[in-house]
Amino acid sequence: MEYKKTLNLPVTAFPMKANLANREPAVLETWEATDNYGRSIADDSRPSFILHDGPPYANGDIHMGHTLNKVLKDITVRYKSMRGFWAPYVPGWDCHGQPIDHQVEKQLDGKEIPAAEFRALCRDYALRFVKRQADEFKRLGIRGNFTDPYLTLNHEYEATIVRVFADMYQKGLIYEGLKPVYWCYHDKTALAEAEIEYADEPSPSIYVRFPLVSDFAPLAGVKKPVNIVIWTTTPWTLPANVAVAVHPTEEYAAVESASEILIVASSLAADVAAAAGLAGTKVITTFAGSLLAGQRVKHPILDKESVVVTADYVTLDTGTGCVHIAPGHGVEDYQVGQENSLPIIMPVDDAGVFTVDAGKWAGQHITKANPLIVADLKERGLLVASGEVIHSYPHCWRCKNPVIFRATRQWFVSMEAGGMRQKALAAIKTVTWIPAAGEKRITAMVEDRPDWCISRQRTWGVPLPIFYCEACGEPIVTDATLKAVEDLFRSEGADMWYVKAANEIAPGDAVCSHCGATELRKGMDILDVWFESGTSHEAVLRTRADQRWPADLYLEGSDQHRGWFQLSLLVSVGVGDAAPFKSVLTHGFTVDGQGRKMSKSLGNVISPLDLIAKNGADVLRLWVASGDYSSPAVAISDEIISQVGESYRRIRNTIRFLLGNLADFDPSQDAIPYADMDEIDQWAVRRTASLMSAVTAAYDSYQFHDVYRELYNYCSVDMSAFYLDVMKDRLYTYLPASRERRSTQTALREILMTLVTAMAPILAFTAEEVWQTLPESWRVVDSVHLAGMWQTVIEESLAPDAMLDKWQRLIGVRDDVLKVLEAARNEKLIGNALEAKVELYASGDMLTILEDNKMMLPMLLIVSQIEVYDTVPPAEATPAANQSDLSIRVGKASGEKCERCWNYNEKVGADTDHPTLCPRCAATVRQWPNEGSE
RNA sequence: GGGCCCGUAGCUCAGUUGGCUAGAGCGCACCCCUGAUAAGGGUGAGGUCGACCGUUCGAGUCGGUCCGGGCCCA
Repeated sequence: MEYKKTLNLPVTAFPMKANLANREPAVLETWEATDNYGRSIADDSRPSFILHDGPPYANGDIHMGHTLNKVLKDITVRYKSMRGFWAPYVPGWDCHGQPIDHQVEKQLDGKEIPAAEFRALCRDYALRFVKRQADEFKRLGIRGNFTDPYLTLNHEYEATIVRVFADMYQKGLIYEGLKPVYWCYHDKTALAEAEIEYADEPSPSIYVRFPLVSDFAPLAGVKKPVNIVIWTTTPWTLPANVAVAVHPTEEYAAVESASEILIVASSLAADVAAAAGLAGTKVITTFAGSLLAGQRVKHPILDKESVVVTADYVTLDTGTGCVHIAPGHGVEDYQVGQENSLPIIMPVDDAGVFTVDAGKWAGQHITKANPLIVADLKERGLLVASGEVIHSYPHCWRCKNPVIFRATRQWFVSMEAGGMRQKALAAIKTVTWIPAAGEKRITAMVEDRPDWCISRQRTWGVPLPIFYCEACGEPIVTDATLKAVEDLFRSEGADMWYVKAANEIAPGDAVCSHCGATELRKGMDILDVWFESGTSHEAVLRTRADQRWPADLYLEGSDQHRGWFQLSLLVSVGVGDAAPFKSVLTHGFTVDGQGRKMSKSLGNVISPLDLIAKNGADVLRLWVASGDYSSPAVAISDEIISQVGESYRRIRNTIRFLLGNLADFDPSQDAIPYADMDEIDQWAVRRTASLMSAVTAAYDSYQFHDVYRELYNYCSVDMSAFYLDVMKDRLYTYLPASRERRSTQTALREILMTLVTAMAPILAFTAEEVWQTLPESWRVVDSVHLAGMWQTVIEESLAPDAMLDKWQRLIGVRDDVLKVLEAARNEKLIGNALEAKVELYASGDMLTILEDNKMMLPMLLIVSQIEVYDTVPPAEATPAANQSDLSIRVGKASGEKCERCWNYNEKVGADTDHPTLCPRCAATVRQWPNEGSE
């Protein structure tokens, strides 16, 4: 027992149990106190790497999606910084918009207050959540400029939005037009998607004749009148009709009855005939819908004609396959209208009352008009059939009345003016999309997208900088008015729009170019929040001293192909013809263990805050790194987290072992030059260098799960199960300052320093904790997370490849010997491998390698004795499972067990001073620094 | 319903230009150790590569259809 004192057992203050939930906050405090972020970007002469943060919405606590996104960003930025880049990270928040507007409105519970006061409440709400989310992000280990993040409600930001609007307006990219929106005629307001509630509602269901007035070739010579039949549940939209749409490739039929020819989709002909109570009809001919395109039909209400067009969205599950198109009253109708250059007729006013454009129905409320229109159609012989259906219909969330689609004046960014679409498509090609499929996706979206509607009828946002003539209603937008608004936004913020009068804001000489009047009023629309965030490259990258334009990287969820990536691109192309990013990386969405999306109703929501409290942020960060974020669905579950927790512990314990065995090592005194190290230690260093190359390549290509796998397999397979296990005897039993032990310690230190750097971008907290545990003299600076900390070694400069090959074979032999040892263990021949003697029967190449490395073999196999024979193996020997020319036999080691090193040796007891020790240990003990003189 | 993408052992991932009995680690089972100890070591059992149909001498790897899932539209 006394001999235990003459061993170099591991000593370290680095605890095995991480207790991250408690330890991490302390690390955070240190970072704050020492301005870790500030120091990481102190040297801006370094080459820059700009990751531009996509602003999350300032609402609610952070969820798994934020976690995945922000940790990926943080890993990237930390790596780039260590690698030697000037890599600032300025987090941002999207502060305006409908969700906050909605929340505040709800809290007011119907109470009306002035807009300026309302906006103050929204502002407080947004800032409260910015603070909250910032704290949560910081707790995740996200490093960045949290003292001065970018907020879309900052005055400077708001001014930039106006500047960008002005620039695009002056280039003719922005125009005012009509577009259908949800409209509540009770509250006389436009509604957002989120303000709609669906409820069942009875509606009339009518089939209406549209008499064909042009010559239709397939029916040439037919004498009876020809009518295209449509089906609708909103008779009141008929006055706004401008067209009938059919599907281009589906088959349509001309159905003959006693008095007429009806045109409907073939597959629906029987249903229509049944609804109309027609018997004995017969199909005269059929044709593709596209043949009908361009035909003219008589308008059912007004004295004019409508045209037949084709549209892919037309379905044949209900109705007639012929759809009445009123671009002012439906989104699809609107799109069909755009595609076919149809006019937008809007004969309904704010209150839901028909205007003069509705002809004889003028002055009638649309709900009252419905039955009257049906009766009128019937009277004029245009009604084929009528009934009633009950279907899900949108209602106003506030007054619960049914809403309608109604075209209103809105502002748009044109996709065609200035070649916007083509420029955007060209810009897409200049960007590196990761994964590559992103390019295809965003390209398709930009090719298809309609003009961008940028106006919203809400209060919480940045107002469109537009005045209207009080006298004639004409919009007034000039260079001078735009500049005036921009300047005032910069000095006072957008709130001033709701406080000052129009003529106080606009320059004094502003006049209406249409009628010459000077009385102005302010437009009360605000900008789409996507216009705000899409402007961030101007408001942040070009404006701030700690940023550069363009960004090297945008990194967001794949939904942003339609959102932030695309709209940033449109703004950037509008303002300056180029993409604001050099590369764009997208990740998937977090889902549960079964691959389903997380939702409250499924009850499968996992909160990062809970996980941090339970496991610590580093385990979450390791989870982010361990998965393949490019998959459309990134899974998280208790099982996955517990697995990641296991790997975390493995890495942590490997480091702890390294630290423990380096306690008495002073590199300046004790390090051994590489060339003088023992071969196995050289191997370990070389293996470590190759780990670093692999890890570096993986970080460079954003393949963080490769980093994870490399790191983990290295710790587990190469270190824990092999090198460290094998070196224990040497580390523990050799004289502390022996050349052999110092050789190994030199390698261990190299391994430790490499590991802590390689893992730092991912395991930010733990790497720092390790760093703080290191002796002062080992580190140049007080934090591992500073610029330029990354080091790589040219592997080949260390040891030749031939050496690696040799070790590869020796490890192969080791694996096969272990199998045979295990068999011996199962037969109770041995317990601990040190009780074994291994006989190796080899020939050829194998024999040479074994003979050449004979002295290392006991250490390598962790057995007491090895014999190498060039003879024919005895029958009891087992052929090596994976090696040729090798058979293995395991027997009991000869001699006695040395009390100190536990190896079996025939000469135990030879030294009378130390009768229980082997000669090697006896000699060592004799020289032991403290005990030897005993 | 449309567009893009994903689907390899219980889990996380590898599988090069299609070519030997499909790999790793974890987990699991069993064993060893008790000088990394709420640690460490070893052995082993797990897969019809989502399904089906094709192309090919040969397909996890190419093509088609379907199923399941994610994102975006409708």
